[in-house]
Amino acid sequence: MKELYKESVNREGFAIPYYEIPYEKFFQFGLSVDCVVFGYHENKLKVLLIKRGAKPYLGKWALPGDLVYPNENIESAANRVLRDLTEIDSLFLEQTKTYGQVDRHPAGRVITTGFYAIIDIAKHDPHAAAWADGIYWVDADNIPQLAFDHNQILTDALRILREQVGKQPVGFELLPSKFTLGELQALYEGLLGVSFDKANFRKRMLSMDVLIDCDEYQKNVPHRPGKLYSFDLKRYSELKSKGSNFEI
Amino acid sequence: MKELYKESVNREGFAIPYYEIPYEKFFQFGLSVDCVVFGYHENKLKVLLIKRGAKPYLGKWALPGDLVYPNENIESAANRVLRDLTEIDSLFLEQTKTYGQVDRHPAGRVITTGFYAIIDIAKHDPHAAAWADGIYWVDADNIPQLAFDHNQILTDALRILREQVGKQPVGFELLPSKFTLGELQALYEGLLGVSFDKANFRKRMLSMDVLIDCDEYQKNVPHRPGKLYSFDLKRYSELKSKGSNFEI
DNA sequence: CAGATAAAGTGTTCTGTTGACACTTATGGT
DNA sequence: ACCATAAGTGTCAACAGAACACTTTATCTG
Repeated sequence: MKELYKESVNREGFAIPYYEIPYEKFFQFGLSVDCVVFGYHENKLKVLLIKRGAKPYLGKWALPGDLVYPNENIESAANRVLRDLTEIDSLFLEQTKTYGQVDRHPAGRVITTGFYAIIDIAKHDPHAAAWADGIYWVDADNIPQLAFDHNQILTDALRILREQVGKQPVGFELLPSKFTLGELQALYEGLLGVSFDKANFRKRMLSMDVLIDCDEYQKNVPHRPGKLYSFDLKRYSELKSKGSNFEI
Repeated sequence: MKELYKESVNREGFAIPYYEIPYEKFFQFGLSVDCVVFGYHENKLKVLLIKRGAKPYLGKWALPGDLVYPNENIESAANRVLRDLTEIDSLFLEQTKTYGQVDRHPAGRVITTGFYAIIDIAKHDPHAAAWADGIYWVDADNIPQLAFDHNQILTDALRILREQVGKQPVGFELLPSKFTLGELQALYEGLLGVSFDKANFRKRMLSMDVLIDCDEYQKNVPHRPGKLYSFDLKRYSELKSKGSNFEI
């Protein structure tokens, strides 16, 4: 084996695989990114889907995604896809998993890296990018059949979102900068699909010491107005670096 | 943009990117896997490193890894690398992250997907595969400088291991099939770098109801022999599917 | 204006978990 | 016989979490 290996370097001395497959074949992979963009509206979690405008899976539902350019970093590509759709750079854009089944793409060997992002639906009106025929918000608990292995990618992203949402202040992205504790509670209930006791939820949130009391109240609501808070990112970072862990 | 796109399909009608870069350039990526293999010995967490036998980074420390074959799934490639080194199929081989900085490999655009595995050092004596000049167990808290971005990959894997170890019964892989609660505690302390109260640790472990009492005891130890337990994978799966969560 | 409605916001009790710690037990070594 | 070492147990106080009842403050409706 060792001997075999020593013959298996190319002319510049770089290691190449030692089976009888031409060197070039190892450099014919395509790489794409697929973004699972979560939004939140009326107590419901939504996902941004497109209608494909080209083969394969022409006209089918799919996650927004694109091939990575030869001189482009993966994260940059994911940001580009998101920016093409929403014209914003999301604060949360995290890698989920990478999918590379040999037969996942009919046009060749295409690896895809999944990302998930969270945006505030009210703030951004997404529009179809060049590579899509249409773009729609779809309920996260009612996803149609998607192209490629996108159902798997979406399912994984949803699981990862739910795992993270309790441990990182992910959710605050989905709220206006000033919000009531009731809105915050509804958000978490929507994301996690559970319900909390109001009194206990407030106590926990306020005791974590990452909310700034804005000393303002809601207006024009047909009930007692709630006090407005904002998220103290600086304080959160301080606590995080000191090792305290944020847990819902 | 839309118009531009509609011209941007190749002769079979597949979507191709719409910038002025030849189609072929999008399919010149290489894909590799890098495995962070954890082992545990004498209360210390170890990582399996190789000495590279070819350029680039000839003679430097690196993670074991290899290019993925054109007709090989990513997970299969990771399993192959591990099997080449240890002659076993690890029960735990999980994806961590994918790394694709444009300039991470001097020989071209190579994407790499990280994996982490856990094996029992006592059971498997690793040997250098064809693509390595040597293979060594190195203390996880004293890692030398590694080739490529392997230090980053290792750091991420270690963080992910520590996150998972409290939530999945990962650690049992590292112990003999029958073990004492003291050994289990030492393992978790080694992995997580903390120490637990003995009484409380036992209570928690036994209350989780995933340990089988073997009704046997240690032999030839210079102190009171501990009772032996084994991990009840079946019971664990049952509990998991019922939604109860295993937490250290 | 009176009452209904809706959600904000508070206080109290009960219970189970967690951490700290002291103690007893069993084995081999000297 | 005694020591060292680690196994294994019991208790108690403090805290965190769930459950629930209650008060407060706004708009809406007649």
